[in-house]
Amino acid sequence: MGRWEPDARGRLAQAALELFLERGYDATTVADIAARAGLTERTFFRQFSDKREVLFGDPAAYFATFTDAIASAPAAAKPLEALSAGLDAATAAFAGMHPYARLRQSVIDANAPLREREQIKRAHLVDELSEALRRRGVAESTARLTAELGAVAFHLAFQRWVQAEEELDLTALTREVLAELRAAAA
Amino acid sequence: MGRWEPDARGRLAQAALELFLERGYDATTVADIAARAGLTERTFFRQFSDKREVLFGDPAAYFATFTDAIASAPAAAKPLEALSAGLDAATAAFAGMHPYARLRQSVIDANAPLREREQIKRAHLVDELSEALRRRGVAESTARLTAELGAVAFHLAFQRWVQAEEELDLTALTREVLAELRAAAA
DNA sequence: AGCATCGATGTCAGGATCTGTCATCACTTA
DNA sequence: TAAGTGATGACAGATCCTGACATCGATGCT
Repeated sequence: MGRWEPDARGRLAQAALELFLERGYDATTVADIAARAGLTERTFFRQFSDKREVLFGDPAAYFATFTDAIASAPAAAKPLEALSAGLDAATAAFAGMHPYARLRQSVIDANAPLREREQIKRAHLVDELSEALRRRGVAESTARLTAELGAVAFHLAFQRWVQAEEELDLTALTREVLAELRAAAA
Repeated sequence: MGRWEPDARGRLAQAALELFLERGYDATTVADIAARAGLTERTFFRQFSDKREVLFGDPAAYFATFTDAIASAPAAAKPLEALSAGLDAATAAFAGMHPYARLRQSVIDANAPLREREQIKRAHLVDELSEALRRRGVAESTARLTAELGAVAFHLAFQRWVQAEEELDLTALTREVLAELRAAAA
Protein backbone atom coordinates (compact mmCIF):
# COMPACT_ATOMS: atom_id res chain seq x y z
CA MET A 1 0.00 0.00 0.00
CA GLY A 2 1.13 3.54 -0.60
CA ARG A 3 0.63 6.56 1.56
CA TRP A 4 -2.39 7.80 -0.42
CA GLU A 5 -6.01 6.85 -0.73
CA PRO A 6 -6.35 3.37 -2.14
CA ASP A 7 -7.55 2.30 -5.59
CA ALA A 8 -6.19 5.13 -7.68
CA ARG A 9 -7.22 3.29 -10.82
CA GLY A 10 -10.80 2.85 -9.69
CA ARG A 11 -11.11 6.47 -8.61
CA LEU A 12 -9.82 7.64 -11.97
CA ALA A 13 -12.31 5.43 -13.82
CA GLN A 14 -15.17 6.69 -11.66
CA ALA A 15 -14.16 10.34 -12.06
CA ALA A 16 -13.81 9.89 -15.81
CA LEU A 17 -17.25 8.35 -16.25
CA GLU A 18 -18.80 11.16 -14.21
CA LEU A 19 -17.06 13.89 -16.15
CA PHE A 20 -17.78 12.32 -19.54
CA LEU A 21 -21.45 12.22 -18.61
CA GLU A 22 -21.42 15.78 -17.26
CA ARG A 23 -19.56 17.59 -20.02
CA GLY A 24 -18.74 15.02 -22.65
CA TYR A 25 -15.56 13.24 -23.61
CA ASP A 26 -13.94 15.99 -25.65
CA ALA A 27 -14.64 18.70 -23.11
CA THR A 28 -12.97 16.65 -20.39
CA THR A 29 -9.20 16.78 -20.18
CA VAL A 30 -7.09 14.13 -18.55
CA ALA A 31 -6.02 16.78 -16.05
CA ASP A 32 -9.69 17.27 -15.12
CA ILE A 33 -10.13 13.57 -14.47
CA ALA A 34 -6.98 13.35 -12.39
CA ALA A 35 -7.95 16.41 -10.38
CA ARG A 36 -11.36 14.98 -9.50
CA ALA A 37 -9.68 11.77 -8.42
CA GLY A 38 -7.21 13.74 -6.34
CA LEU A 39 -4.28 12.71 -8.51
CA THR A 40 -2.10 14.17 -11.22
CA GLU A 41 -2.19 13.79 -14.97
CA ARG A 42 1.03 11.83 -14.86
CA THR A 43 -0.52 9.22 -12.61
CA PHE A 44 -3.45 8.86 -14.98
CA PHE A 45 -1.09 7.87 -17.76
CA ARG A 46 0.65 5.42 -15.48
CA GLN A 47 -2.66 3.65 -14.93
CA PHE A 48 -4.01 3.97 -18.47
CA SER A 49 -1.95 4.04 -21.61
CA ASP A 50 -4.55 6.18 -23.27
CA LYS A 51 -7.34 8.60 -22.42
CA ARG A 52 -9.82 6.14 -23.93
CA GLU A 53 -8.62 3.23 -21.81
CA VAL A 54 -10.21 4.62 -18.68
CA LEU A 55 -13.61 3.27 -19.72
CA PHE A 56 -12.28 -0.19 -20.59
CA GLY A 57 -11.40 -2.28 -17.57
CA ASP A 58 -8.86 -5.02 -17.18
CA PRO A 59 -8.87 -6.91 -20.48
CA ALA A 60 -7.20 -10.04 -19.12
CA ALA A 61 -9.92 -10.69 -16.57
CA TYR A 62 -12.58 -9.94 -19.14
CA PHE A 63 -11.23 -12.27 -21.78
CA ALA A 64 -10.67 -14.98 -19.22
CA THR A 65 -14.41 -15.32 -18.70
CA PHE A 66 -14.58 -16.45 -22.32
CA THR A 67 -11.43 -18.48 -22.60
CA ASP A 68 -11.65 -20.34 -19.31
CA ALA A 69 -15.00 -21.79 -20.30
CA ILE A 70 -13.70 -22.68 -23.74
CA ALA A 71 -10.77 -24.48 -22.16
CA SER A 72 -12.94 -26.46 -19.79
CA ALA A 73 -15.52 -27.53 -22.36
CA PRO A 74 -15.73 -31.30 -22.86
CA ALA A 75 -12.90 -32.65 -24.96
CA ALA A 76 -15.44 -34.09 -27.37
CA ALA A 77 -17.06 -30.71 -27.97
CA LYS A 78 -16.77 -29.40 -31.51
CA PRO A 79 -15.25 -25.95 -32.04
CA LEU A 80 -18.60 -24.21 -32.29
CA GLU A 81 -19.80 -26.01 -29.17
CA ALA A 82 -16.75 -25.01 -27.18
CA LEU A 83 -17.24 -21.46 -28.40
CA SER A 84 -20.85 -21.55 -27.27
CA ALA A 85 -19.73 -22.63 -23.82
CA GLY A 86 -17.41 -19.62 -23.72
CA LEU A 87 -20.19 -17.28 -24.77
CA ASP A 88 -22.54 -18.75 -22.19
CA ALA A 89 -20.07 -18.22 -19.38
CA ALA A 90 -19.03 -14.73 -20.40
CA THR A 91 -22.54 -13.46 -21.01
CA ALA A 92 -23.68 -14.85 -17.66
CA ALA A 93 -21.11 -12.64 -15.98
CA PHE A 94 -23.01 -9.56 -17.15
CA ALA A 95 -26.04 -10.33 -15.01
CA GLY A 96 -27.11 -7.26 -13.08
CA MET A 97 -24.76 -4.96 -14.97
CA HIS A 98 -27.43 -3.66 -17.31
CA PRO A 99 -27.90 -0.19 -15.79
CA TYR A 100 -24.17 0.46 -15.65
CA ALA A 101 -23.65 -1.00 -19.11
CA ARG A 102 -26.27 1.32 -20.57
CA LEU A 103 -24.75 4.36 -18.94
CA ARG A 104 -21.29 3.46 -20.12
CA GLN A 105 -22.54 2.67 -23.61
CA SER A 106 -24.23 6.03 -23.93
CA VAL A 107 -20.87 7.66 -23.37
CA ILE A 108 -19.10 5.36 -25.80
CA ASP A 109 -21.69 5.77 -28.54
CA ALA A 110 -21.39 9.53 -28.36
CA ASN A 111 -17.64 9.66 -29.05
CA ALA A 112 -15.66 8.43 -31.99
CA PRO A 113 -12.45 7.67 -30.08
CA LEU A 114 -14.37 5.50 -27.65
CA ARG A 115 -16.29 3.73 -30.39
CA GLU A 116 -12.97 3.00 -32.01
CA ARG A 117 -11.57 1.65 -28.80
CA GLU A 118 -14.54 -0.67 -28.57
CA GLN A 119 -13.75 -2.06 -32.00
CA ILE A 120 -10.22 -2.76 -30.91
CA LYS A 121 -11.55 -4.65 -27.95
CA ARG A 122 -13.60 -6.76 -30.29
CA ALA A 123 -10.57 -7.51 -32.41
CA HIS A 124 -8.69 -8.58 -29.32
CA LEU A 125 -11.59 -10.79 -28.36
CA VAL A 126 -11.31 -12.53 -31.71
CA ASP A 127 -7.64 -13.14 -31.05
CA GLU A 128 -8.31 -14.54 -27.60
CA LEU A 129 -11.15 -16.76 -28.72
CA SER A 130 -9.07 -18.00 -31.58
CA GLU A 131 -6.14 -18.78 -29.32
CA ALA A 132 -8.39 -20.58 -26.83
CA LEU A 133 -9.76 -22.76 -29.59
CA ARG A 134 -6.33 -23.52 -30.92
CA ARG A 135 -5.27 -24.65 -27.46
CA ARG A 136 -8.03 -27.24 -27.80
CA GLY A 137 -6.35 -28.53 -30.92
CA VAL A 138 -8.59 -26.75 -33.40
CA ALA A 139 -6.84 -25.95 -36.67
CA GLU A 140 -5.69 -22.36 -37.13
CA SER A 141 -8.03 -21.56 -39.97
CA THR A 142 -11.09 -23.10 -38.32
CA ALA A 143 -10.23 -21.42 -35.05
CA ARG A 144 -10.10 -17.99 -36.67
CA LEU A 145 -13.35 -18.54 -38.52
CA THR A 146 -15.14 -19.77 -35.44
CA ALA A 147 -13.73 -17.00 -33.30
CA GLU A 148 -14.98 -14.40 -35.75
CA LEU A 149 -18.42 -15.95 -35.63
CA GLY A 150 -18.34 -15.84 -31.86
CA ALA A 151 -17.30 -12.21 -31.78
CA VAL A 152 -20.02 -11.27 -34.24
CA ALA A 153 -22.64 -13.10 -32.21
CA PHE A 154 -21.53 -11.53 -28.96
CA HIS A 155 -21.28 -8.09 -30.48
CA LEU A 156 -24.75 -8.13 -31.99
CA ALA A 157 -26.32 -9.70 -28.93
CA PHE A 158 -24.66 -7.18 -26.64
CA GLN A 159 -25.92 -4.38 -28.84
CA ARG A 160 -29.49 -5.63 -28.53
CA TRP A 161 -29.07 -6.14 -24.81
CA VAL A 162 -27.86 -2.61 -24.22
CA GLN A 163 -30.52 -1.10 -26.44
CA ALA A 164 -33.35 -2.74 -24.51
CA GLU A 165 -34.63 -0.63 -21.63
CA GLU A 166 -35.28 -3.67 -19.50
CA GLU A 167 -32.53 -6.12 -18.67
CA LEU A 168 -32.99 -9.13 -20.92
CA ASP A 169 -31.08 -12.38 -20.63
CA LEU A 170 -27.83 -11.75 -22.47
CA THR A 171 -26.98 -15.44 -22.64
CA ALA A 172 -30.27 -16.26 -24.31
CA LEU A 173 -29.89 -13.31 -26.67
CA THR A 174 -26.46 -14.50 -27.71
CA ARG A 175 -27.73 -17.97 -28.43
CA GLU A 176 -30.51 -16.50 -30.53
CA VAL A 177 -28.08 -14.42 -32.54
CA LEU A 178 -25.84 -17.40 -33.09
CA ALA A 179 -28.84 -19.36 -34.39
CA GLU A 180 -29.76 -16.46 -36.67
CA LEU A 181 -26.22 -16.37 -37.97
CA ARG A 182 -26.48 -20.02 -38.82
CA ALA A 183 -29.70 -19.35 -40.67
CA ALA A 184 -28.27 -16.34 -42.50
CA ALA A 185 -25.25 -18.32 -43.63
CA ALA A 186 -27.28 -21.31 -44.77
CA MET B 1 -5.96 24.65 -60.16
CA GLY B 2 -3.96 26.48 -57.56
CA ARG B 3 -0.60 28.05 -57.92
CA TRP B 4 1.21 25.06 -56.45
CA GLU B 5 2.12 21.60 -57.64
CA PRO B 6 -1.01 19.54 -58.19
CA ASP B 7 -2.32 16.62 -56.12
CA ALA B 8 -1.26 17.70 -52.66
CA ARG B 9 -3.20 14.82 -51.18
CA GLY B 10 -1.49 12.23 -53.33
CA ARG B 11 1.95 13.67 -52.65
CA LEU B 12 1.30 13.56 -48.93
CA ALA B 13 0.17 9.94 -49.09
CA GLN B 14 3.21 8.99 -51.14
CA ALA B 15 5.62 10.81 -48.83
CA ALA B 16 3.99 9.24 -45.79
CA LEU B 17 4.28 5.70 -47.11
CA GLU B 18 7.93 6.27 -47.96
CA LEU B 19 8.77 7.71 -44.57
CA PHE B 20 6.86 5.06 -42.67
CA LEU B 21 8.85 2.42 -44.54
CA GLU B 22 12.14 4.23 -44.02
CA ARG B 23 11.92 5.11 -40.32
CA GLY B 24 8.64 3.73 -39.07
CA TYR B 25 5.36 5.34 -38.19
CA ASP B 26 6.26 6.65 -34.75
CA ALA B 27 9.56 8.12 -35.83
CA THR B 28 7.84 10.07 -38.58
CA THR B 29 6.19 13.34 -37.64
CA VAL B 30 3.43 14.94 -39.62
CA ALA B 31 5.80 17.85 -40.20
CA ASP B 32 8.26 15.39 -41.79
CA ILE B 33 5.62 14.12 -44.18
CA ALA B 34 4.51 17.60 -45.13
CA ALA B 35 8.08 18.72 -45.68
CA ARG B 36 8.83 15.84 -48.04
CA ALA B 37 5.67 16.66 -49.96
CA GLY B 38 6.69 20.31 -50.10
CA LEU B 39 3.79 21.39 -47.93
CA THR B 40 3.14 22.44 -44.36
CA GLU B 41 1.78 20.51 -41.42
CA ARG B 42 -1.39 22.56 -41.49
CA THR B 43 -2.11 21.48 -45.03
CA PHE B 44 -1.67 17.85 -44.03
CA PHE B 45 -4.43 18.19 -41.50
CA ARG B 46 -6.64 19.86 -44.05
CA GLN B 47 -6.32 16.81 -46.26
CA PHE B 48 -6.44 14.18 -43.53
CA SER B 49 -8.30 14.45 -40.28
CA ASP B 50 -5.73 12.27 -38.63
CA LYS B 51 -2.13 11.14 -39.01
CA ARG B 52 -3.39 7.58 -39.58
CA GLU B 53 -5.76 8.60 -42.36
CA VAL B 54 -2.96 9.18 -44.80
CA LEU B 55 -2.69 5.45 -45.53
CA PHE B 56 -6.43 5.00 -46.01
CA GLY B 57 -7.74 6.43 -49.24
CA ASP B 58 -11.16 7.75 -50.12
CA PRO B 59 -13.63 5.60 -48.21
CA ALA B 60 -16.65 6.56 -50.30
CA ALA B 61 -15.12 5.27 -53.51
CA TYR B 62 -13.93 2.14 -51.76
CA PHE B 63 -17.26 1.27 -50.23
CA ALA B 64 -19.05 2.00 -53.47
CA THR B 65 -17.34 -0.97 -55.12
CA PHE B 66 -19.21 -3.14 -52.63
CA THR B 67 -22.51 -1.33 -52.43
CA ASP B 68 -23.01 -0.63 -56.13
CA ALA B 69 -22.84 -4.33 -56.89
CA ILE B 70 -25.19 -5.13 -54.04
CA ALA B 71 -27.65 -2.58 -55.37
CA SER B 72 -27.57 -3.94 -58.88
CA ALA B 73 -27.92 -7.60 -57.95
CA PRO B 74 -31.09 -9.24 -59.33
CA ALA B 75 -34.17 -8.31 -57.35
CA ALA B 76 -34.80 -11.99 -56.70
CA ALA B 77 -31.37 -12.49 -55.11
CA LYS B 78 -31.46 -13.44 -51.46
CA PRO B 79 -29.49 -11.30 -48.98
CA LEU B 80 -26.49 -13.59 -48.94
CA GLU B 81 -26.50 -13.76 -52.73
CA ALA B 82 -26.60 -10.00 -53.08
CA LEU B 83 -23.78 -9.78 -50.58
CA SER B 84 -21.76 -12.27 -52.59
CA ALA B 85 -22.22 -10.12 -55.66
CA GLY B 86 -20.85 -7.17 -53.72
CA LEU B 87 -17.85 -9.15 -52.54
CA ASP B 88 -17.18 -10.40 -56.06
CA ALA B 89 -17.16 -6.90 -57.47
CA ALA B 90 -15.07 -5.35 -54.72
CA THR B 91 -12.48 -8.10 -54.63
CA ALA B 92 -12.11 -7.98 -58.40
CA ALA B 93 -11.07 -4.35 -58.06
CA PHE B 94 -7.94 -5.42 -56.21
CA ALA B 95 -6.49 -7.22 -59.22
CA GLY B 96 -2.88 -6.19 -59.74
CA MET B 97 -2.67 -4.34 -56.44
CA HIS B 98 -0.96 -7.19 -54.63
CA PRO B 99 2.56 -5.75 -54.44
CA TYR B 100 1.33 -2.39 -53.21
CA ALA B 101 -1.13 -4.01 -50.81
CA ARG B 102 1.64 -6.08 -49.25
CA LEU B 103 3.88 -3.07 -48.79
CA ARG B 104 1.11 -1.06 -47.24
CA GLN B 105 0.06 -3.94 -45.03
CA SER B 106 3.57 -4.36 -43.68
CA VAL B 107 3.43 -0.78 -42.46
CA ILE B 108 -0.03 -1.18 -40.98
CA ASP B 109 0.80 -4.44 -39.22
CA ALA B 110 3.80 -2.87 -37.53
CA ASN B 111 1.89 -0.04 -35.86
CA ALA B 112 -0.96 -0.16 -33.39
CA PRO B 113 -2.60 3.11 -34.44
CA LEU B 114 -2.76 1.91 -38.03
CA ARG B 115 -4.06 -1.51 -37.09
CA GLU B 116 -6.74 0.25 -35.11
CA ARG B 117 -7.63 2.43 -38.03
CA GLU B 118 -8.02 -0.67 -40.14
CA GLN B 119 -10.51 -2.08 -37.65
CA ILE B 120 -12.52 1.11 -37.90
CA LYS B 121 -12.58 0.72 -41.63
CA ARG B 122 -13.99 -2.75 -41.21
CA ALA B 123 -16.69 -1.46 -38.90
CA HIS B 124 -17.62 1.14 -41.47
CA LEU B 125 -17.74 -1.55 -44.12
CA VAL B 126 -20.27 -3.43 -42.01
CA ASP B 127 -22.38 -0.30 -41.81
CA GLU B 128 -22.22 0.26 -45.54
CA LEU B 129 -22.97 -3.35 -46.42
CA SER B 130 -25.85 -3.35 -43.99
CA GLU B 131 -27.27 -0.15 -45.43
CA ALA B 132 -26.95 -1.46 -48.97
CA LEU B 133 -28.85 -4.60 -48.03
CA ARG B 134 -31.55 -2.61 -46.30
CA ARG B 135 -32.01 -0.53 -49.44
CA ARG B 136 -32.90 -3.81 -51.12
CA GLY B 137 -35.67 -4.28 -48.60
CA VAL B 138 -33.82 -6.68 -46.33
CA ALA B 139 -34.94 -6.46 -42.73
CA GLU B 140 -32.68 -4.53 -40.36
CA SER B 141 -31.69 -7.50 -38.27
CA THR B 142 -30.97 -9.79 -41.22
CA ALA B 143 -29.09 -7.03 -42.96
CA ARG B 144 -26.77 -6.53 -39.99
CA LEU B 145 -26.16 -10.23 -39.60
CA THR B 146 -25.43 -10.71 -43.28
CA ALA B 147 -23.23 -7.64 -43.40
CA GLU B 148 -21.15 -8.94 -40.50
CA LEU B 149 -20.72 -12.24 -42.29
CA GLY B 150 -19.59 -10.39 -45.38
CA ALA B 151 -17.09 -8.30 -43.49
CA VAL B 152 -15.68 -11.36 -41.77
CA ALA B 153 -15.32 -13.21 -45.05
CA PHE B 154 -13.66 -10.27 -46.75
CA HIS B 155 -11.38 -9.62 -43.83
CA LEU B 156 -10.13 -13.19 -43.55
CA ALA B 157 -9.78 -13.59 -47.30
CA PHE B 158 -7.87 -10.34 -47.60
CA GLN B 159 -5.58 -11.45 -44.82
CA ARG B 160 -4.78 -14.67 -46.65
CA TRP B 161 -4.34 -12.80 -49.90
CA VAL B 162 -1.86 -10.35 -48.45
CA GLN B 163 0.06 -13.05 -46.62
CA ALA B 164 0.65 -15.04 -49.79
CA GLU B 165 3.82 -14.09 -51.61
CA GLU B 166 2.26 -14.66 -55.00
CA GLU B 167 -0.87 -12.83 -56.04
CA LEU B 168 -3.77 -15.23 -55.66
CA ASP B 169 -7.30 -14.61 -56.86
CA LEU B 170 -8.90 -12.57 -54.10
CA THR B 171 -12.40 -13.17 -55.43
CA ALA B 172 -11.94 -16.92 -55.32
CA LEU B 173 -10.37 -16.71 -51.87
CA THR B 174 -13.32 -14.74 -50.56
CA ARG B 175 -15.78 -17.27 -51.93
CA GLU B 176 -13.81 -20.03 -50.27
CA VAL B 177 -13.84 -18.27 -46.92
CA LEU B 178 -17.56 -17.67 -47.20
CA ALA B 179 -18.08 -21.36 -47.84
CA GLU B 180 -15.89 -22.23 -44.88
CA LEU B 181 -17.91 -19.87 -42.72
CA ARG B 182 -21.05 -21.68 -43.76
CA ALA B 183 -19.45 -24.96 -42.82
CA ALA B 184 -18.17 -23.63 -39.49
CA ALA B 185 -21.61 -22.31 -38.59
CA ALA B 186 -23.42 -25.49 -39.57
C1' DA C 1 -7.37 45.57 -69.05
C1' DG C 2 -8.97 45.98 -64.52
C1' DC C 3 -11.25 44.30 -60.60
C1' DA C 4 -13.64 41.28 -57.22
C1' DT C 5 -13.94 36.80 -55.75
C1' DC C 6 -12.62 32.14 -54.53
C1' DG C 7 -10.03 28.29 -53.09
C1' DA C 8 -5.92 26.24 -51.60
C1' DT C 9 -2.05 27.08 -48.96
C1' DG C 10 0.97 29.49 -45.46
C1' DT C 11 1.77 31.50 -40.91
C1' DC C 12 1.18 31.79 -36.18
C1' DA C 13 -0.61 30.83 -31.63
C1' DG C 14 -2.09 27.59 -28.51
C1' DG C 15 -4.40 23.62 -26.16
C1' DA C 16 -4.33 18.58 -25.29
C1' DT C 17 -2.19 14.19 -25.35
C1' DC C 18 1.51 11.45 -23.98
C1' DT C 19 6.57 10.47 -22.43
C1' DG C 20 11.06 10.80 -19.94
C1' DT C 21 13.37 11.86 -15.81
C1' DC C 22 14.19 12.65 -11.27
C1' DA C 23 12.57 13.78 -6.54
C1' DT C 24 9.58 12.55 -2.72
C1' DC C 25 7.50 9.98 0.80
C1' DA C 26 5.34 6.14 3.34
C1' DC C 27 5.51 1.46 4.03
C1' DT C 28 8.30 -2.81 4.39
C1' DT C 29 12.04 -5.62 5.81
C1' DA C 30 16.30 -6.76 7.73
C1' DT D 1 17.30 2.19 12.82
C1' DA D 2 18.55 2.12 8.11
C1' DA D 3 18.18 0.62 3.47
C1' DG D 4 14.95 -0.80 -0.08
C1' DT D 5 10.60 -0.63 -2.66
C1' DG D 6 6.82 1.19 -5.08
C1' DA D 7 3.51 4.58 -6.05
C1' DT D 8 3.08 9.38 -6.74
C1' DG D 9 4.42 14.33 -7.75
C1' DA D 10 6.82 17.88 -10.35
C1' DC D 11 8.61 19.48 -14.48
C1' DA D 12 10.15 19.75 -19.20
C1' DG D 13 9.21 18.74 -23.73
C1' DA D 14 7.76 16.49 -28.23
C1' DT D 15 3.95 15.70 -31.09
C1' DC D 16 -0.79 15.95 -32.51
C1' DC D 17 -4.45 18.74 -33.87
C1' DT D 18 -7.33 23.19 -34.24
C1' DG D 19 -8.66 28.08 -34.91
C1' DA D 20 -7.88 32.50 -36.97
C1' DC D 21 -6.14 35.30 -40.26
C1' DA D 22 -2.99 36.43 -44.23
C1' DT D 23 -1.43 35.42 -48.92
C1' DC D 24 -1.49 34.59 -53.67
C1' DG D 25 -2.72 32.54 -58.17
C1' DA D 26 -6.65 31.41 -61.00
C1' DT D 27 -11.19 32.53 -62.55
C1' DG D 28 -14.87 35.22 -64.10
C1' DC D 29 -17.23 39.53 -64.67
C1' DT D 30 -17.46 44.20 -66.55
